[in-house]
Amino acid sequence: MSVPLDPSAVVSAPLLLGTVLRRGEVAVEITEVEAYEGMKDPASHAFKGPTARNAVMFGPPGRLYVYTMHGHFCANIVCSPEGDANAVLVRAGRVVDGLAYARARRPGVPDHRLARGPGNLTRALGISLVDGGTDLFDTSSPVRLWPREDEPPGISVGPRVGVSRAAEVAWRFWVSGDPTVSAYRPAVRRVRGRSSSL
DNA sequence: AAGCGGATCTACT
DNA sequence: GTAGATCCGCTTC
Repeated sequence: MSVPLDPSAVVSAPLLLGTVLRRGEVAVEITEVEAYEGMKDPASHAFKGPTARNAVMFGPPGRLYVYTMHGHFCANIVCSPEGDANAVLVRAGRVVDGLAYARARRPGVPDHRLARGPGNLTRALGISLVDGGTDLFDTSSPVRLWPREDEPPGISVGPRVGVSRAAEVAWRFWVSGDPTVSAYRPAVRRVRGRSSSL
């Protein structure tokens, strides 16, 4: 069974929940993701077309797009064919191997928070800019993606975190009730009255 | 050459 | 729940 990647990030995102991202000794089972739909998505880095930074997203699928933000690294899995730029942001995961290494990289942090949040996840895995462009399905790559072994998890859906544009679309997916999922925003936007603009 | 805003995180009230 | 630290890419002067 291989890892499913659809050209559409919105389709790929929920399929990636439960798959395992490994770099070296540390492996993380993905529990939270967000979809970014390339040039047609105002919240995507690719919205304004190719640049030096987002070049990997316009390349072939199955590669890792890494960028820096506020002094942290964020990891994305490119899912669209060359020329398009759909990608899935890996927001959180549960450490399933190399626990001692992950703990050493995040001193004093409880296990369920080791890879909670995109910046924390890359830190636990040791992913940085040099891993950008890595082919996740090449057997010789330092960073790899492995298929899910368990049954498909229960999935919840909600708005993306931290985006100011296209904030209305529910393109964030996470494993229902999982404690490793980031909690910076309420899971579901509660709408009381209709005039509570963003 | 400089300013702005962002796919964040931690600590503190 | 809120504020502030912190850094880089992109736009503009």
